[in-house]
Amino acid sequence: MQRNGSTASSGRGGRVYAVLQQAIVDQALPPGTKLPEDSIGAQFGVSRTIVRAALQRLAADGLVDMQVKRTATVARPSLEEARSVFEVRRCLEREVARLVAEKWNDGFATSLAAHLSEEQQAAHGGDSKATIRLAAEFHVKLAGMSGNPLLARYVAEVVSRCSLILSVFGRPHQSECAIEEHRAIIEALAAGDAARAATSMEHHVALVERRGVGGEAPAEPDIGEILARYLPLAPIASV
Amino acid sequence: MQRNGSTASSGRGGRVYAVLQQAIVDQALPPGTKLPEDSIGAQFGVSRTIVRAALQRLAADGLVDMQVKRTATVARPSLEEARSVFEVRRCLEREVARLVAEKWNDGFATSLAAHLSEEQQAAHGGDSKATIRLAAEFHVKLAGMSGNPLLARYVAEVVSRCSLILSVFGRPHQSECAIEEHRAIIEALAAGDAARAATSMEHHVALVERRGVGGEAPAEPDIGEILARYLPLAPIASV
DNA sequence: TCGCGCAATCAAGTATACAAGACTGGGTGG
DNA sequence: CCACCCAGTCTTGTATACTTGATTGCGCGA
Repeated sequence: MQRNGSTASSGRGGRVYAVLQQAIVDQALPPGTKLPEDSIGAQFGVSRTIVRAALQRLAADGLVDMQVKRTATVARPSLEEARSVFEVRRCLEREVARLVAEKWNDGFATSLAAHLSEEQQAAHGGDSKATIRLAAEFHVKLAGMSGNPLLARYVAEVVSRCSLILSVFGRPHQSECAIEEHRAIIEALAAGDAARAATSMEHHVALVERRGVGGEAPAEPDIGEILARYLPLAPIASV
Repeated sequence: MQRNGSTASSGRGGRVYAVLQQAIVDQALPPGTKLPEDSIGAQFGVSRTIVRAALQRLAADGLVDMQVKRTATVARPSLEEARSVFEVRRCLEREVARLVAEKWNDGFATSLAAHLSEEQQAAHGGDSKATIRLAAEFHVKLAGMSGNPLLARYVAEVVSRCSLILSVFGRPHQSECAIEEHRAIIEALAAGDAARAATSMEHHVALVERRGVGGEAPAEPDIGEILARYLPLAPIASV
C-alpha cells in the first residue's frame, strides 16, 4: 500500500467519516435524515470544519446529499440511480472475479472460507444486521484480493451505495440468501476458472439487484400511503 | 441530471477545483509541484478553506497527494498505480462501448463526428495540447452517452489520471495517433455492433497504455541518473 | 571541510467568528 | 376558515486566528 489511499485521511476527520458511513450503510440513519454540522460536531467533540469535510467525502461517495445552504441529509437514491449503481457494480465485480481467479492462492482460500463461516453463523443466529454487513464485506474483501487498489476503492463505494439502495427499495425482512451464491463464487475461484467465477459473480450481483430493486414499484416517499398506515393507530398523534 | 453530481459543487470551490484539475491534466503543473493552500487562495481571491476543499476533492480523484501536515503536491503516480488505473479504465470503457452501442442514435453520430473533426484539426495544426485534451474529452463524452452518470464519473476520473500518468511515463513528443482508433470505435458503434465496439475500445485503451507506460523503465525519480545528465553542464550549479 | 543539531520560519490542522441564506411559526387580511 | 406574508431563529458558507508539526538555514563541533 502506498500513500493514504481511501481510508480515513487525517485522524479525526477520518473517524467522523467512518462512523457516519457505517451508520448510513447499517441503516441506523435512514435516507432523508438530516445531518446538521454542529450537532454532529458536538457529538464527536470536534468543530464543524471536521464534520464538513467528512460530509463532503460522503457526498462524493453518493451516501449524502449536500445542496447549497441546505442541511445535508442521508441520500435517498432514486430508482434510476439504483440501476446505474448496479450496472457499474456488475461490471466492476466481474473484473474482480477475473483477477482474483488469476491470483488465487491458499491465503485467499482460508480467508474467504473463514468469512463464509462467519456469514453462516450470523445468518443462523438471526443477526440480520451482521448478515448484511458481512455480505458487503465479502465483496470488499474480494476486491482487495484483486491487487488493484483503485478497483477495490470503486467496489467499496458501489457496495456502500448498494446497501443504501437496499434500505430504500429492498423488502424489509428478506433473508440474505446470498451465502450460497458466495460459496459458488468461491468454488469457481478455487477451481481457477476465471470465466465461471465472473459469471457466478455477475449472476450473484444480478440477483442482489433483483431482490433489492426488483420489479418493485419505486416505494418512493409516498407520503399518503405511508401515513395511511399510521392513521388508524394515531389519528393526530404527536410528530 | 439530478442533484449536483460530479461537477463543481458550491460556486467558488468548484471553480478552484476545475482550474486546478485542468492545469494538472494539461501538465501545466507537473507532478511533484507543491500546492500551498494560502498562495493558491491568494491567487483565486478565496480563503484556505475553499482551497482546502478543492485539494481534498483532487486528492480523492488521485490527482493530488495530501499527507498530514505536509504541503499538498501534484500526484506522481507509480508504475503500479498506472497499471491499476489502466486496468480499471479498460473494464469501464468496455462497458461504455457496450451501452453506447445499445443506445446509439443520430445525435450521438453527429456529436462524435464533430468531435473527431476537431481532433483532426488540432492534430493537423500541430496543437499537441489541444490534441491531448480532445482525446481525453472523446472518452468522457462517450461515457456521458452511456446514460449512466456513475459510469461517466468514474470514466472521467480514470481518464484524468491517465493524462497525469502519461505526463510521467509517456514519451514526450509522441504524436497521439489515437484518432484512427477513435474512428474505428465510432464506426463499430454506428454499426450497432456492441461486441466489436467493446473490442475496439479495449484495443484502443490497451494501445494508449502501451504508448504511455509501455515496456518503459519506471522513469522513477532516479536522482542519480537524472543529475548525472546535468552534472557535466553545471557541476555545482544553483538549486 | 564536512556533518549534525538547533532555532527561526512556514504551512497545515482546527476552532471560531461573522455574514447571509433557509426554515418555522404566528399573525393578518381576504 | 384558509392562505399568505413577515419576523425570528437556525444553519450553512467563508474568512481568520491560533496551535502544532514540518522544513530549512546557520552555527558549532569533529
